[in-house]
Amino acid sequence: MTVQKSTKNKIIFFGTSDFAVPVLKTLIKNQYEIIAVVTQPDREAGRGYEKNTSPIKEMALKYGLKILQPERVKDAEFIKILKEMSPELNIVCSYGKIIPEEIIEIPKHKTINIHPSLLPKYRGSSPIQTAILNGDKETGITIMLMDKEMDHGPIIKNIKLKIKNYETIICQELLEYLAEKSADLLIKTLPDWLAEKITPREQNHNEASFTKIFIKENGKIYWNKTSDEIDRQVRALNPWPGTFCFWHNHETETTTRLKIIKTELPYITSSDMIDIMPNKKEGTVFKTLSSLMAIATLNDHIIIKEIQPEGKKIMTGKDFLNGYPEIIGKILT
RNA sequence: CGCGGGGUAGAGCAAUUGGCAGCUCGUCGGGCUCAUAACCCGAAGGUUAGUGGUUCGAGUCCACUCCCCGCAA
Repeated sequence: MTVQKSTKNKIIFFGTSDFAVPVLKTLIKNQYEIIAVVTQPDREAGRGYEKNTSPIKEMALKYGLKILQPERVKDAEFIKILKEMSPELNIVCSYGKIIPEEIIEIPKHKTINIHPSLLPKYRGSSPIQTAILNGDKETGITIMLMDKEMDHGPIIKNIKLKIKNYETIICQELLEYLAEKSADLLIKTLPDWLAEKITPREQNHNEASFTKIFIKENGKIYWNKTSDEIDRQVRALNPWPGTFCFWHNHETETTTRLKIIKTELPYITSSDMIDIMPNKKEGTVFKTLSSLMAIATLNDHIIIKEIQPEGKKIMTGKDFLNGYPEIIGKILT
């Protein structure tokens, strides 16, 4: 076995989120020399405003890699540091910030980016969620040469992937799958790229589409949508930004926020035993014959597999109904 | 010191002014049934997160500690 380890492959890795972890890990295992890891600064976040470190930073710490956390990527001092390290290649993977052209051009082999979609489709920050939200049966991974526009550069290598179980897959599963495949594709592509055997080809910009940044409000469930739409919303938007609705209890005059963690379509659950009572108003909570929690939707109903009332832990819909039987027959908003 | 909810049987929840710790589900045993996630009968299962305090008496009131979670960011 010949191991390609040399100082010629000095790489700076830009990454922040979970998606980038398998990619960085594979680079390390394949003996690439990571001379620095650039990740977003620790943020005061969460309960009590404790400092949070990114998954990539944790990994860099574990492997003793040099860590850079610039507040501003365009900062002249930061760019100077990068130049002094004289990298041969920058790899960007869910870093979360726009990288200025000046940095892109530093390494001899430029800066490449891994994007979990078949570019030019689904440019932007949420290609994975969007694929699930749209019920796509296939997606892909693109490795591209970065330019100054978002996910716009020429394609180095891409791969089309079927989404198995596209009717039930959740965001986390698709993310993990694409992350593993991204790592594979990168490792296969990197030697050729570094040997300059690949000529990037321009994207067809006419076919470009863009994904939006999801905000909390996108997680609000409207029960006057179809079961299928709601199910896709729940599968796509958990854990972030999460999907939720409200239960207004008229007796106690309280409103409880309910996070809907996991749903299932009736036909998946094998609905022949299900209590199908027609004309239930959208949002009505009821119990199926097999004691599952269900909520009426525009066209039918949806099974609530997991739910989390505010201040409580995640529980099954069945447990929820055991503890809060008074909610049966009420309408959620 | 950002705001807030919570810890009671294996799970989810109750418990009035402090007064025998209950409900639904699950588990185990039995019955009914062609059959069942349905129904009937019965049983097991608790140091009420911990420490100290008030009291004739504390799940409940007071103080402190530990743990879990929602919002916001």
